[in-house]
Amino acid sequence: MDLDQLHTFLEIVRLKSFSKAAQTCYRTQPAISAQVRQLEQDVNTSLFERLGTRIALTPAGKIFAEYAAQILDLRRRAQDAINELERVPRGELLIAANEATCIYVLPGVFSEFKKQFPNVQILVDRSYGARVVEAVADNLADFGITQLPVQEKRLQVVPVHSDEIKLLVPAGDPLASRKTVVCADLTGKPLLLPKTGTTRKRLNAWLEPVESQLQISMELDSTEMIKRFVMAGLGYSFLAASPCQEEIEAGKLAAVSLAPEPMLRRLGLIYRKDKALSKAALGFIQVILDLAGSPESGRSFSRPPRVAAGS
Amino acid sequence: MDLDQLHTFLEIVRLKSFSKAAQTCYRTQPAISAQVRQLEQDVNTSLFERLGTRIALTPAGKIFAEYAAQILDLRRRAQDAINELERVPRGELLIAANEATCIYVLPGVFSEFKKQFPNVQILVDRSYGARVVEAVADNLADFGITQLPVQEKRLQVVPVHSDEIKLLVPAGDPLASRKTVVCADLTGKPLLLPKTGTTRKRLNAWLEPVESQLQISMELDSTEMIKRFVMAGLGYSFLAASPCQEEIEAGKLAAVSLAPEPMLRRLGLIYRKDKALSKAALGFIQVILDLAGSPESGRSFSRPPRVAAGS
DNA sequence: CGCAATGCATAGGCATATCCTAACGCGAGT
DNA sequence: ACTCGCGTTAGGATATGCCTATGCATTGCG
Repeated sequence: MDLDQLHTFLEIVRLKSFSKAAQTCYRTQPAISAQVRQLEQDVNTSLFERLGTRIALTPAGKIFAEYAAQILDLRRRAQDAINELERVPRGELLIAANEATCIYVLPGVFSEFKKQFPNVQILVDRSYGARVVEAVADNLADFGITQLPVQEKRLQVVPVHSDEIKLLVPAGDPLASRKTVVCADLTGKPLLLPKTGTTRKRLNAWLEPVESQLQISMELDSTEMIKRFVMAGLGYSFLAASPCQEEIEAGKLAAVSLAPEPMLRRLGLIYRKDKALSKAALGFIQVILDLAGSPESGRSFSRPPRVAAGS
Repeated sequence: MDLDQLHTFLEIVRLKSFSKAAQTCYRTQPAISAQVRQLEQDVNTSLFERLGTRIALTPAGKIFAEYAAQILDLRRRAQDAINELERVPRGELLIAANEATCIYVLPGVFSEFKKQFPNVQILVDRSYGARVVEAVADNLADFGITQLPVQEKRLQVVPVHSDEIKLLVPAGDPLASRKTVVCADLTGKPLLLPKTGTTRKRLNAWLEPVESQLQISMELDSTEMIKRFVMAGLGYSFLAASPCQEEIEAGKLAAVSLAPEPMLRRLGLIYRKDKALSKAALGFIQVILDLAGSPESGRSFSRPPRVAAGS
């Protein structure tokens, strides 16, 4: 059964004539007859009474006309809803991100995004770096925000944020006044290191020269815990600068750049190259890029996202 | 847009796979791809994201799936309603009939019919003999009940009722005791005749031999008025016997057969030969035939109605 | 009362659509 | 790296749908 047949049927009902309906349907009259015949076969009932020159609806035809009108109305509303989706995005956007991003990056992004797209619901999948990439690659999440580099070739990567991982020392510590520290400065000192993840690997590499002389007193998972432990004087740690901005300005913590090379931490927005980006998705990318340039967030990248072309 | 495409679409959504849907839709998998492509063209939006081996609904696809399900549901319910129409008739039946039939025949028929078909609404078009035939011929009414004979060749005629037109005289009148009367008996007597109609024509023919000596004191339209006028002693009239049964038995009126031939009045149910008879319509015919055989209604015809074959 | 006009049905021819088989490309699992 | 699963593309056979022309019945008018 074709919706076109239903439209023809209703035109016949409206105009009470096959041949008049033929005109409004831009068909010839035999075509209309054929459509009706087909429709009557589909419902296995005659819908019209052919009374010589005149026609009239059968009881079944009357009933069917009501349903046909409803069906066509639904189809119109479906199209309207889809068109509206282009104009005023709606639906959900599932973002996968690690904890630090969730706490220090996403809130600002979300509040701005909600202003522009009040009808789009944002869902956050808070997990760890590796799982973020996996979730996006498996299309379990629409976007991910994770530490670069990401080597998945199916994923589009948009750098959005960059800050520096520094040594975190309690306020008033001797190291607090230093411009930079090298790994040798930390031998024998109690260290609080993240348990896993990219940052831990990079720290391991940086500390490698003095590895045997290190005193790793704790391995922690939570950014927030690390900050508090350092403030409590339990040891030294390493963290991205921006999440600690507040405490540093308040004089509770100090952050010292690592030497010989500052250890930069680059965050990227990732999504599948083959994903069709909705208006809402494009808006999300834009909002992230705009906010990545805000002063508190360190250096930002302004390269615009490239919507992936086919294949 | 074809409903089959919608069904395919929903099967894909349900099974999350083109090839699995191909099996449940009894098609090959390329055919499914083609249907989806067509559907996507129709709504001018991609409905699925093709992610290598996996597929997922786009936001537009999610929305469209809801509408598609509703549309298919409506189509199912439309079919159910039509099927139900066969089992439990519903709708309207428009009956055209003259006044006498309306008052003395239809009430009994309707009450019986309503018992069998409570969901069928009966509408009555009360008019005159000629207009009854016309209304049925023009399909303005589904059925007509009128005096036979009817000469319209497009109409199917089913005799349902027969009674005798008799002379109506006040109770106590000298003529009341007669077995029969001839036209000569009425010369000079005040007559109340129906204004128009078949009966009037037949009476004119019967009275023709003594036409010049007649005293037609009134011409009336209403059966009920005629009865009351005769009871009031205003004159003589002629009426079918059955509507007066009550008054005759109560001794308020007397009815005398006409001579030399009793004047029979045959009522028939008429309907267009090319009309498709619904279950309700067939039921109506049956009820009329059954009740026509009831004792109060005089002789009945038991010939079953023949559903007209095509042309 | 007959003749032209109207309106739906039917038949034949043609264009387009739809489906199937076969082969390709891509990602995933081993 | 190789193979399997899955959706896509390509090409040919079949169906479906539309149009022109014609037929048949009813209607309206002269």
